[in-house]
Amino acid sequence: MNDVAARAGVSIATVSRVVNGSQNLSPETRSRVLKAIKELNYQPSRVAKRLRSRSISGKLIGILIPDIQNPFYVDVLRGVEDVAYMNNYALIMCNFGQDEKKERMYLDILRSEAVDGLLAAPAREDDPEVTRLVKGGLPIVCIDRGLTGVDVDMVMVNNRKGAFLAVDHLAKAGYRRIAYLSGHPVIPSSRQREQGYLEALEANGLRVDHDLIKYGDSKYESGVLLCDQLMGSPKPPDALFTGNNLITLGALETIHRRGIRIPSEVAIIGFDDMFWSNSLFPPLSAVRQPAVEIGKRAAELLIQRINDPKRSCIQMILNPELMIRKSC
Amino acid sequence: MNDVAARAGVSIATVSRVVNGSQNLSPETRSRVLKAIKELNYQPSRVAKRLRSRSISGKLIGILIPDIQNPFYVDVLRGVEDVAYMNNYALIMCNFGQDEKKERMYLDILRSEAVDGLLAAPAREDDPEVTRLVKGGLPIVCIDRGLTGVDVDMVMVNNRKGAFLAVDHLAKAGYRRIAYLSGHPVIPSSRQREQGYLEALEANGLRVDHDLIKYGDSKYESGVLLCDQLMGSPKPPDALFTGNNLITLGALETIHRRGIRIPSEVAIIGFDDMFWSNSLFPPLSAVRQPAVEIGKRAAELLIQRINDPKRSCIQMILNPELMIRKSC
DNA sequence: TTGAAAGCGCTAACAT
DNA sequence: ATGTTAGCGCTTTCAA
Repeated sequence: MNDVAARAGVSIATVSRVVNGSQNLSPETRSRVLKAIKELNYQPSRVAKRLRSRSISGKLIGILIPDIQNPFYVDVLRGVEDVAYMNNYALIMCNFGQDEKKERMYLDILRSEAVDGLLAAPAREDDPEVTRLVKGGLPIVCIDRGLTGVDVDMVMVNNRKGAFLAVDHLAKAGYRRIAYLSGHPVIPSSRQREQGYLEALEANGLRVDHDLIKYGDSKYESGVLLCDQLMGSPKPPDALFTGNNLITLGALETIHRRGIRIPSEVAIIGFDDMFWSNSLFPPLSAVRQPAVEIGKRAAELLIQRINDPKRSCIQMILNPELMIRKSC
Repeated sequence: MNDVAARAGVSIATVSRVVNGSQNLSPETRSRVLKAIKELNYQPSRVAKRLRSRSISGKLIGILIPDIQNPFYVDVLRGVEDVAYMNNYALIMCNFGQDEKKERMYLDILRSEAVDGLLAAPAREDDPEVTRLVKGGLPIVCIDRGLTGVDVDMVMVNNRKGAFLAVDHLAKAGYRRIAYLSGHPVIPSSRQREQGYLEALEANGLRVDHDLIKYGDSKYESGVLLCDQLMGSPKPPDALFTGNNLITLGALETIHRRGIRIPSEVAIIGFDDMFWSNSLFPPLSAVRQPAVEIGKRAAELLIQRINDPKRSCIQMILNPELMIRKSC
């Protein structure tokens, strides 16, 4: 910056003004500075900028992801990355794998890096760490899960409705013993999806069989295991509603290993679609969350909030969409 | 920091010493400072630290990824994230989607953020931007692809060998018309895999049929398309060797849509394994790259280099592994 | 319209 | 063993 100033024959303050597009500048000075910047290939330091003033945006945001292994979150990430990039924000990625200790460490790092804001899918709805940050005034928008007790921007899909749609479809198609392979029950969306499942059963006059509801930890292996228990039981289900991407995939492994036919022997519909659902056999029916859009919206909301911290909170509930293919 | 110093009745320099674990400190002072730190919930600013001295590590690295949509890279990312976290590094994620303009912008941002080092899978082997950074002394390790003309740390899999293994297996199993669905030919690994494919053909006395080699852009759609061309041709192949994850998935979509049976009507083996290969039907045979390990090794190498910039470069070639399941 | 100068939070000589 | 101080590269009053 000093070099640029020297070369253009101005002070560093003027260089700063040019870089930040201040109005009160003679066009002549501006172009001289611009020229010097080009010649010296000068690139302002975001670090110094960030240090200097918390008031102005340092163009850095963090994203706290529960499990990067889950294709849903990589889609969200794609959406976020897209608008972050469009707005010249850099992105610090924190994958905490449902580990609260790791989450806490990442939160410390983020604070220490003085991020302008944070996109988060908190471990639990009453997550004390994230809540504290919200209260502390850090711009945050929650993805896929809310936060009780504080007002916060939020974007998620209508989980209850999505589950209802799926299970209702199953019921209408004639399936009677519909199982729910749930993700970890502390995760709000797991419970909301169970809610929708129950409502759809009820709406179709189906009795709830608690042996058909299985709880896991939202991971691939739990899908493998839960499905195995279900299909190995004396009275196996005739249809499966799987609680997320990973569970679906795990269940599919078990189904193929056992040589069970889809949908004639067991139907399956998953929560979360994947761009390669057609590569599965048979092509998988699923409740599609607009994951990329969720990411984009969340990032937009966050950037808005960074620029206007006073704006009142908004909750964005996106609609899920039923993608019926061949598995049910 | 001032507050901590005041509370502990010492200077900020002493606080700094405590934080950074300097030796010359009376245990008593140290514990007093530690106490104050705890009480005030003080967290040092990485930003200030990074600004202050480029010499000491600011604990921040960047990763430049060609396509986060590709499961291979998310595995690499997992590996990287894992060791970054273990070493208390934050990670800036840059997904450039094979777009050189975007790559350049991200590189600028990374420079501007004063990252300590960079993990990169450059767009091309002769990538001028990355090359310039290497020459400029920024610690860099290349993933999955090298860089011509400069000495640089590198970790990748033996692509030629992996392809050879796969195609050799196909040939030995009796397949005669083996097609190669290539990724983008500017990507070095695409060419190396083609090399291995050709060698395996030759080793098994199979003639090369150039109609069986198709070039795409490494994306899902190209898999769909290329496979469609192949299977719709008058003399379709009896086996497919697909150049990456995404192409495999795309090809699978076409195969299922056309109602073609695997492996009786066409066999398929993919480059890149996925953790859910067993969820496909039939379970997919594949050349497994140890993607998570690639990420870990690369991150380790990078951190080493950050701590010792003089260390001579090392190229790490990991071995691929044939995972034979049911698709060939 | 421009410049001078005071920091942002930290580290690293250099003193003591 | 500890304190003082000069910056790192920038923004932002306050003056001119």
